[in-house]
Amino acid sequence: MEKTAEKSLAGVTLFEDLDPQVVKSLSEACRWRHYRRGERIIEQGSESREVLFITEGAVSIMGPSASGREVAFATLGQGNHIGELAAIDGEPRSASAIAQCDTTIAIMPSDRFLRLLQDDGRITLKLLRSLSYMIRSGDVRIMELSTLAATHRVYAEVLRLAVPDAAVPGQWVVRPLPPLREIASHVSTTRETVARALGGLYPSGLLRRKGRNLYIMDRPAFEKLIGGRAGS
Amino acid sequence: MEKTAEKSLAGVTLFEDLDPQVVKSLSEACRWRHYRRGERIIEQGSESREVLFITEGAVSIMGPSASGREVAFATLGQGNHIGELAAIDGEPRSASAIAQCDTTIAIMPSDRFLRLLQDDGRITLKLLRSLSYMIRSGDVRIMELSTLAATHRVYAEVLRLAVPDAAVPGQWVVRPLPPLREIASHVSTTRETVARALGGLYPSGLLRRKGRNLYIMDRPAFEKLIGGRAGS
DNA sequence: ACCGAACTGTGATCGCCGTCACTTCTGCCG
DNA sequence: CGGCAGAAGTGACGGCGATCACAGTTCGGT
Repeated sequence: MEKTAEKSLAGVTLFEDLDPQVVKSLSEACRWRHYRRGERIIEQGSESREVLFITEGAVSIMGPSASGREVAFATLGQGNHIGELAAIDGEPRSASAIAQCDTTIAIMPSDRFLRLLQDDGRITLKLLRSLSYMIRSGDVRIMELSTLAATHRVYAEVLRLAVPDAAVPGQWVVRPLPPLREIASHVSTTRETVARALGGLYPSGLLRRKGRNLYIMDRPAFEKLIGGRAGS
Repeated sequence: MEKTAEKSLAGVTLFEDLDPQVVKSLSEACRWRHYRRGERIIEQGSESREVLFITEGAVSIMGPSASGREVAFATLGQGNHIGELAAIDGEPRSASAIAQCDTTIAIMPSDRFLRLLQDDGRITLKLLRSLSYMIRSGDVRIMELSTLAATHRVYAEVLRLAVPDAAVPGQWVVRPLPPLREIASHVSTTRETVARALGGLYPSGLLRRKGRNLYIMDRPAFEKLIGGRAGS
């Protein structure tokens, strides 16, 4: 009810090389909803089949949080889509989705989505690529869980979050560093272990913490810590 | 050189509702090869982009075995396809493939495969479903690695391998039980732990071993051991 | 029926890290 | 300014399971 403006799928990656007119009609075929931070968008196991598009905000994809331990599969931002799997194969939702901050979502009925796939091969190809990426990421994660110690998985995650520091070349930053419990849920360990893993590296000077920023002083040396893995 | 017969993609799931004539022409577009048990079919990281079809035998998909620990992602049998990811996204191969027994493979150039996707939406849909299944399986595995102890992961794997016993209703069998090292590589633990996990249940009578067969005497009770997970 | 190779069961050891329990610390809102 | 909630560091402890080592066993081949 607030702003009727900005109900557009223009920023969605899947649709980026579509005719603006078509995008507009797609936008109108969607139900639009706003979620507040922490709200549950999709419940694992539920029977809905819609495909969702994030036009603003961020969403965490979490495994069934039943019984304690939280497991995060991914964090998706603006332009991403959620819920393709259920639309494609008709199975219940494989995971839950939770708004990480205030978030605007477009909800498309699954039959509309499937028709779209039939009509436009470019979208289908993009979707195939997107699924491929998900599989590859999953495989990497399984490898890490199988072969890397918890501490090293934390290092790997930090490396993934880091971007080159604009100010000092050769230096990398994680800015802002997410809450440790969130990092923990991405590499399947505990908040305490993350704290100890990072804390253990401050003395050596490889890692430095300034407020909410984490600096990687020497990336190659840091990579070497993990254990041979180059950069797949 | 042995039998020129039987170079047909007829048994491949992806093509099952295609016109036999089309299947025949596809079969001829493939390079055919035979692999012996243990031979490496695809090397992780390599730059080939072909799509492979298993017409006979079985193949293990393994993570980069570098440095000791073997990680198995899946075991695929007759009618399955391998190598779609590289064909779709053009990235290097994400995993290695190893023949589990003597195996016949059809090798299709990636451009032929992609053309096929463009021309026939039914194949594309099947492929999408197949990728969905891979993602869901991967998610389950990540959940298990994150929340289940090694012993319980072994139980879960046994449950996955079991089929209802034709003779005794209510009883389930794993027949034949794969080598323990193979089970271990599917749930990311060691041969010894698998042996101890199973061995620990013989006294209780829940599990019984006869030669190469493993009997689950009481499935519901066995499921309860794992920890609440019903049957997703 | 043999022999070697691969597979299996078990014991002993030990380090990682999950769990519990506190103590700081950093905002944030009254 | 003061108190409260969520986040972050750290110590102590204990158990699971990886690792090493070896004995027993099954299987395939000739």
